[in-house]
Amino acid sequence: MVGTRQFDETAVMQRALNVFRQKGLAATSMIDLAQATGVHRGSLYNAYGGKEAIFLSAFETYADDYMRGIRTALDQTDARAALAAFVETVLTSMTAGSPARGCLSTRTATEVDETPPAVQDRIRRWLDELQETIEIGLRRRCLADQLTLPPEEAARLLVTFTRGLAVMERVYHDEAQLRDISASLIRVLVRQAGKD
Amino acid sequence: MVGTRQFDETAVMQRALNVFRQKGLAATSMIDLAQATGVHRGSLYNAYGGKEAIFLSAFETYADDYMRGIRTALDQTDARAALAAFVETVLTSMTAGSPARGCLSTRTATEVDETPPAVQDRIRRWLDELQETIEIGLRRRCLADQLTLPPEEAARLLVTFTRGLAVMERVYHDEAQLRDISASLIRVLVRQAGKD
DNA sequence: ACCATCTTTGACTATAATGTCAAACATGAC
DNA sequence: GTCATGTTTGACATTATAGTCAAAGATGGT
Repeated sequence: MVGTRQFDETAVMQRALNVFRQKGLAATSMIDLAQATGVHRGSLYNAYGGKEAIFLSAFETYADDYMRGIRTALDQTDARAALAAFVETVLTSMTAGSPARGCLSTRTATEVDETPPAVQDRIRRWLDELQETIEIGLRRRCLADQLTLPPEEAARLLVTFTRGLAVMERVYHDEAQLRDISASLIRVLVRQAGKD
Repeated sequence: MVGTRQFDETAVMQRALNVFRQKGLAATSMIDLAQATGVHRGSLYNAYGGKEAIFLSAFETYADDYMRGIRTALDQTDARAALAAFVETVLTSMTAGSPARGCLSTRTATEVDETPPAVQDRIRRWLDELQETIEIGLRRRCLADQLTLPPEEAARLLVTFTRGLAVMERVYHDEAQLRDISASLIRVLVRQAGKD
């Protein structure tokens, strides 16, 4: 290459991701991104084309990290522990940073009307993948036997529930509360020892 | 009164509410509201002061209707039926209209960063009230005995879960799917006849 | 019929963001 | 060292929205 890009693309994506997490896709302007990354607006247009492309690119990083965390958390033989670790991963992801970053996918999902179709699709595929990942984790015999719902239903319920957690986080900013609510769900999802 | 307002305030609020439900608070401009209501932008500024005040005013209508629906739904003696009616009310509220209007409070909640403090407070109080309403409904002995969780925990879980439903609605626009997920939750929340 | 009072209207200023572009600038390949 | 190539930069035209205001318009009370 002769005309070489002057900035670190990975660092730019990381910073862009932070902006998107805090402000959401719709409320983020190219000016915001330029300020946060230190890269001139014109350069960002030149390199990526626009906000949507930057978002989609940054989202890949986010999605990969998230899914890896989920897989690791669920990789246990005790259902209660696996679900607790799962919830912990989700909570950590959304309460990290100050102010807390919130959940990017949930934030973007509710903005769906101002969101370009490509982004809508990406979010949908991400949620599909999340459910699939959870379902695979729960389907292992050692876990499935301990659950009060079939793995597929449990996975779908957990996806929906964690989206709700993300909303509650935005409103109350109370991590302990989120943990309590999650504990309630886990309680009814795991078969009581000594019962049944 | 001498200088009389020329427009029907109730109708204006209703239309404004529809706009807010479809676009969200942040993405709605005074121009949008003027177009939707047929009232000149200047008149809206004169009458209400601005977008925030219009939102808060319109939200009261929304909140009242919503809470009334919830109370009615929960007023039954069979837990499964009460929860099913509750979920049905929530789902109907968010899937009505075409395109589906979504859930105003959830939408607004996730926009929290661009939202003025007064609106944040209102949303928080609304969620508090929602939980309280559900809890009161569930605490009646005839229902509480059938539940696998104490009324308070069940109420909190239902609030969070229904926020999650609102997110899922935005992404998939699949009412049947939402019903299925809800059925799963209800199953684990209601004590099985013949068990325990 | 008149007037005081509030409302309506259209125009105006200011701000913010978009997307584009030509000129200046680096730099790896030769 | 030169140069072709892609990058950076600042400027530009455009569009959208906010918020204000003075003049014109209604209307109920007297």
